Amino acid sequence: MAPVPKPSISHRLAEAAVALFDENGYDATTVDDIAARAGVSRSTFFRHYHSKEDAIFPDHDALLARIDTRLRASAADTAIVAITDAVRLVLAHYVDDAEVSLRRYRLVREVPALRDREIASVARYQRLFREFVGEWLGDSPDAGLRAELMAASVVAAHNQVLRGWLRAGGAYDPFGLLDHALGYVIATFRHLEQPQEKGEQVVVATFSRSASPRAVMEAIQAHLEAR
Amino acid sequence: MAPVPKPSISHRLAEAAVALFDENGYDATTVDDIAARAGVSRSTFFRHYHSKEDAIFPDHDALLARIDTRLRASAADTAIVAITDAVRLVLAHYVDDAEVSLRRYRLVREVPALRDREIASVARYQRLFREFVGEWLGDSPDAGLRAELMAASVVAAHNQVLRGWLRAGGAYDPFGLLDHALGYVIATFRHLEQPQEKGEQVVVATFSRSASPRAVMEAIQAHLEAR
DNA sequence: CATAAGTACGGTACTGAGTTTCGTACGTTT
DNA sequence: AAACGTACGAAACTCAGTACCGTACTTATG
Repeated sequence: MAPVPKPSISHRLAEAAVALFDENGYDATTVDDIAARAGVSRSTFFRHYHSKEDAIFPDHDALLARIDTRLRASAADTAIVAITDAVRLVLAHYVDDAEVSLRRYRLVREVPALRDREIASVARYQRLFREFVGEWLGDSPDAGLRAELMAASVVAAHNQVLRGWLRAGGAYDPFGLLDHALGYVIATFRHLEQPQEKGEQVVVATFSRSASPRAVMEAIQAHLEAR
Repeated sequence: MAPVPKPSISHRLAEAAVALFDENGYDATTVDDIAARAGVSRSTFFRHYHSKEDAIFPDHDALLARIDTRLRASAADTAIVAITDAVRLVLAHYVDDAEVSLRRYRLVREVPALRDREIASVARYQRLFREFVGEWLGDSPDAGLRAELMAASVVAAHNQVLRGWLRAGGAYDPFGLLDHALGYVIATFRHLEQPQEKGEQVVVATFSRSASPRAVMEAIQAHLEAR
């Protein structure tokens, strides 16, 4: 039988970093400590990670690339499906290795430098969504503003669901809540889409006494935007 | 007559920092350079600003405090007025000294470290709005999610207007655009407010043939949310 | 098989941000 | 006049991040 496949240096470094951050805290851990525990030199650390913070955010670039390709592959289906899929991809990335996500969450929550970095990387996701929505809306009036709003809302919805799941210790399946939250966003922005005139008609609407205003709104929206 | 009132050391440091950043770039400017131009020692720089980046973001804390007090002072008026006022406060803070804002914008745009810091501070504003909206919505269903979405949208609307104004070199008055953008946000979220049942009634709506779907929507919303 | 080329790592030295500590000058209080 | 607090300068230190060089180990190429 083959011996235990020796893990890559990157993995050893990441594990050493997380372990030391857990034991001694982020600030009290030097890059030398991480390299020493991983059994390599300080130079090697900086060849694999460009900064001390990078050791704990290893895969943001790869995820960004996956989001980008998913969004760009939205020729056939509708844009909303592409957005929903892309957001689900992000959440799945966290849920798939929950232990790592949870440990990182605890760390990020209490180290300001890591929190700021997390926020900055979230902004990069938001930028991807904004560009996609912007291209989708074309040059309709207020396209830039609407793209900005929609991207911010999509990302905020995802973060709300993710943070709740993290705070609960990853105890449940968050995809239902994500769909609910995204449904909120989509319903919110649906009536901002510029509907095209398609022959004029008189609309007369009647509703039962027990219909909630929100149900009324949704019914009306469905009618108004069915072309 | 009194001699020219000598500026405070903080001001001298900030001006020296901006000037040197403009001349030689951010990375090529050391804290020693800044302190030397301001005529003080390196120690004094770090007594006035906790980091090199701080020299260019001097007043975020003060503005945050003003936003907070404005939001908390919303007992009499409605929450939407408070939010609008608070956002206007932020925009005014940039517009009031346009030269500083423009110079900082050019710098922040091309220095990654500064961009990340800007994003992180924006997140602190968003947190204020989120907490306010959360308290406002109380424990209605999905209050947390709706607060997150609304705060993100409000901040995104402000940033969209501000960035457009900065890109244009501060050539116009952006408050009209801000009101328009905030109107978008408010209209977007109005039909998410949980309307309370106030006696049931039958609604019958008729509209002229020429009414645009959006006009129809707005009229319906006005009726649904008039209590 | 031998040599050249490419790659991955270790070691050293350096820059610069940020912290800590100590000394000192100046103004204020009692 | 003595005690005190405050603000600054100076120096030493830690550590992240970069640049450079030397060396082993592998892989193509003659």
